[in-house]
Amino acid sequence: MKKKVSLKDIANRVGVSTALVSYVLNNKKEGRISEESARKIREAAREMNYRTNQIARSLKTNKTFTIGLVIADISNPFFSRLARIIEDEAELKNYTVIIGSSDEKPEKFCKLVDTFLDKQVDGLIIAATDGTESCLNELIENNIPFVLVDRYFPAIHANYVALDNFKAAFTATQHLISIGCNNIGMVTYDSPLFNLTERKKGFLAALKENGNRNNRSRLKEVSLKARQDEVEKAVAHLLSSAQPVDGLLFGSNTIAVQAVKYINTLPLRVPKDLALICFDETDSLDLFYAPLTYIRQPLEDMARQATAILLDRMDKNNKITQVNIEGELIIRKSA
Amino acid sequence: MKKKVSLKDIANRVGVSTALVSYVLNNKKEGRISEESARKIREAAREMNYRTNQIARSLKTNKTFTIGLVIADISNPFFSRLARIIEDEAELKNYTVIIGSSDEKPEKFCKLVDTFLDKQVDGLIIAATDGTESCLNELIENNIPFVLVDRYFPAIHANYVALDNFKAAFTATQHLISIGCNNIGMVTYDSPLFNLTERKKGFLAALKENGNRNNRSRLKEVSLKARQDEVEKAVAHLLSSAQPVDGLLFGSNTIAVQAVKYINTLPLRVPKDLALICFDETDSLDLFYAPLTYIRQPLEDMARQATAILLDRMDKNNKITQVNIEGELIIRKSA
DNA sequence: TATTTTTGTTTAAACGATTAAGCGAAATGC
DNA sequence: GCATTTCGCTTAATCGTTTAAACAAAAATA
Repeated sequence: MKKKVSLKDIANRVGVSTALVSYVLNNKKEGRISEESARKIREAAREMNYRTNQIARSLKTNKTFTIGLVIADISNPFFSRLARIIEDEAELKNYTVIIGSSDEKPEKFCKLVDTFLDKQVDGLIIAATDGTESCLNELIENNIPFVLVDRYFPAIHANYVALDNFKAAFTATQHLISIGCNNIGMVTYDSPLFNLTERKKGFLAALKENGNRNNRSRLKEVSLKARQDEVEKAVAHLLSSAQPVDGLLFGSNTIAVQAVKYINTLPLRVPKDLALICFDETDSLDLFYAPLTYIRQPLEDMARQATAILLDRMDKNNKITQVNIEGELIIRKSA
Repeated sequence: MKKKVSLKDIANRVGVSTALVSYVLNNKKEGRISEESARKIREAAREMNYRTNQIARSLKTNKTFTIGLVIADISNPFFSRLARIIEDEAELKNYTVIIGSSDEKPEKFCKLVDTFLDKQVDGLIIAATDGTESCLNELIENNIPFVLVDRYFPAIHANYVALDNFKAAFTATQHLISIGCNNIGMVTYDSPLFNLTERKKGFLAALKENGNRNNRSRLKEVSLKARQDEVEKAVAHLLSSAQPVDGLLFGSNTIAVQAVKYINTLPLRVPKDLALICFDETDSLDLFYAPLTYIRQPLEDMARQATAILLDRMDKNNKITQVNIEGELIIRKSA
């Protein structure tokens, strides 16, 4: 490896101290440095192709200009889009993002957070996982700047930016009712994560408001890492009861894709026989003959706000900011 | 911020030198340290919740255990999957991945590479962009370890792992011919990127081998950042010529999704009237009534090999490894 | 002219780790 | 019993920056 050029090398070549070189290249002490020296130093730096060693700088300044982003899985389109926007947003402020996938496993989550902290990230943006409360509390205790996105815990007093999931599910369910569905079911995750329980609550509340009884039996839960067959079973069950469902709300786009794949094989027409709505946009459902009506999460907005809150928190502010964003029901052919 | 615990703090508390603390916590000088001291140091470290400052360590050891991954766009499923596998692979070896999206812009690409180098990454995994040859050559000149994935330049002598695009396109086209297509077209990117030109060449070669003339006019190119209308126009043109196409090969999954959305609105049946094949798997096409036949790129394999080659290169090896991976034609309903 | 101020620069101490070299004391060899 | 080896630990330099403080020389002021 061609040895890297350091401040010292420039200093030696020009015949000045490293301090002066540092001042010049960082534009400090403006006006107190002779044109002559400044010129010579800049010239040498360019010629020698000097690049500052951020590691050394970070050690001294205690600032890495790096943000850690912890999500469930970067290969999930929801998170990869979020990541992309955060990346762009951070770049505007000269920050780099390091990303880690927790796979919804609390141990992996904590390990990632630790790794990121060891690397001295300036702050964290976190899509939490069930069972990570203690880890988050530790962050708070150690006064480490972070913002939760998408998922948060009501018991943890921290910055967050998340969808108003209750309202979104409520609205979606009401829409199904309004278009004439009489037996509405929901397939969602079996998880105590607050954003997911809120979706269930919103669904049930909308049904209740419309005098619907016997709600529980129409709410089917699948595991967080549900594969195709588990979702199929859930849908099949809802369709084969005494009063088969004529409307379905899916708790995530992943579930929706799996469910629609299955429904597509059945002698059912959407939305005539079965109306469908899901959470999150995803163009994988655009090619279905009845593109799905969905609840759009304003990702740009969420990512932008999360980044802004984090940067704000990092450089001074100690107040907690909690943002609930409204989803938007995008009505298409399926409901 | 609760002040962080350093080696010095532990040393002071236990009453030994920082050197000894370092040796103990890193398990160096095994057997040459008294059980007594070791125990006390480890205990103190645990109690004080010590975490090593990787920045400081990196400065001294000249190793960051960080890999820079430069791709076109993390929100593109192809890359996010690749990223995920690389992340997992790297983690096994205790490396962290920092990711940047170049948006196919050479300036952004170079800026990312520079940022990563300033952060002293140990190596780079790169999906290159047209116009970045000089940047790559600089890396070579400076002897910086890197591996190209997916895209590479035949003129640049560097490690790479990529699909054999010629062969893949050739096979796909032959398949279209074998199922009876007589007028085969291709919609792909207008880009001099080697992997993309290879796809065109493979397509044309297969046609030629089967005595097909007038090939060029059936090859439509769209810009790298083509939006819906551009793809629609290309498809429309191919369908409206004197001899309309009855078979289509798409140069990427993105193009395929856009094209199929359009084709879905036409009074055409796939594959009866028009057979379709695309590059890259993508479950967004699973819900189309005729799930697309596609060329599967073995992402796991590619990511794994790229990571392995990079790590190997990083810790000693100077030989160049170039891997051409064979795609697999996954035949489904569309062709 | 003597004193103060300004200017341009250097000195040197950090940041938090790693690690070669050194150094007494205890153990061993002959 | 003296020389040597081993043991357990410390000293101190170093990585490449930043930055407060010091300091000559020049300029301004009195």
